[in-house]
Order: sequence, then structure tokens, then C-alpha cells
Amino acid sequence: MEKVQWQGNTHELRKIQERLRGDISLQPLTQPPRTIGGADISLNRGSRVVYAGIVVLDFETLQPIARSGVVDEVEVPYVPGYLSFREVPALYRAWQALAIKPDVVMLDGHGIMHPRMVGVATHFGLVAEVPTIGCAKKPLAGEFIDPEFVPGDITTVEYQKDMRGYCYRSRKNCRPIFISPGTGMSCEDALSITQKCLRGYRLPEPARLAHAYVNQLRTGQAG
DNA sequence: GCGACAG
DNA sequence: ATCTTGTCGC
Repeated sequence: MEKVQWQGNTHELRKIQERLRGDISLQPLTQPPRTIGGADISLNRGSRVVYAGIVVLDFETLQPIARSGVVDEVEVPYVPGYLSFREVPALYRAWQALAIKPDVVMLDGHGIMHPRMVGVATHFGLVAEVPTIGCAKKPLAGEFIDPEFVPGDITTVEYQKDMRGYCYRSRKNCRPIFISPGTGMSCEDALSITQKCLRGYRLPEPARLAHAYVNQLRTGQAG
């Protein structure tokens, strides 16, 4: 981690992304996951203090079995397309503090559904060496047709004729979510795993619980 | 040149 | 991301 570069102008960071792109694997998962982690961060507006956390759930019951959170400081501002350089450092520290490493991790943001295929889920997966899924609430790159307003309807997202993931109507009367693999699995894996993690909310449980956890860390509420 | 643009 | 009440739809 100490040897990894996180700061620089977008030209330098783009070079890093182009190099990381070569390390991505989209080979199907060989074993179904037994545990899945949800990772997210939370910040107070205008502050550089970041609360990063990872919640590990049993994939079968979707009940949390472990979690870790850290307080860190972001070094770079948010720039569309370079989100990982801002979030992964803190997330990786939370990963190191985790007693139980999950088989796969779901992150709030994109995986390969990114101009250079290196969204936050991809970057984290390559650094932590764990298969990841990118679950974003808004599109960043790629072309797609909006899915019908029917729960479960889905369309594919492609970037320059390249399949990068899906636009999925996870719940009725809700905007769709964008699913793509980060690394270590196929698009189909990312989709099926995400579908199994839905429990009546727009966001799948790993992402939902991770968001609640880091938000609780930030506001210091009980729970 | 113009618009778009994860968290 | 975060700041925020009521309100519309199922």
C-alpha cells in the first residue's frame, strides 16, 4: 500500500488507471460466495475527515457477522472518473482491520462500467486482492436503455460496444441501480450475486448496511 | 465547442 | 458525499 500512488494530476492518475486495467480479471467466480462484504464511506460536508467501513454478511442469511470501521483523511478532491483515488486508501485500512475477510465485496460506485474500466470497485479489488462488485446509484459511462418500471427488469450497459454491466430496476417506483464487476468475476456473477442480496429495498443488503454503518460512525449515534 | 460527469 | 419536511405512490 505504501508503494501505491494516490495523488497526482488527472494525467498521472489516468496513467495509473490504464496500467491497473491490465490486471483486471473478468473470469467467472469458481465458487459461490459464502460471505459478502459491503464497503462505503461517509463524510461531513466540507470536511476531509472520512469514515470508512466494511460490513461482512453471511451470503445465505444476509445477516452481519463482522465489521470494521476507520477514521481517516482524504487527500484528494472528488473528480468524476477518479473516485477511487479518494476512497480506496481509507477503505483498504478498514479492510486490513477486518477480522474476517469476505469472499467478495460490494462497493458503492462503479466497477468496469467506467471510461477506463477502473471504477472504485475495480481499484479496491485489485489492491485488496478480492473479487468485487460495483453497485452505483447513478450512471457514469456507457449507453443503455432505461429498464421498464417493473421490478426485476434489466438492460445492458455498453461502452464503445463493450459490455460493461447492467441497469437494473431493483425495486418498484425506484430509480434503477447500475451493476458491474470490479474484478475477479464476470458480469453475470455480479448480477446474480446482487439479485440474491436484495431484500425489498432499492439497494442490496451489503451496500445498504455498509452505508448505515459508516453513517452511524460519522454521526456517533448508538446502534 | 458543448454537455455529461460514480461519491 | 452531505444539508433536509413533507409528500406522493404502493
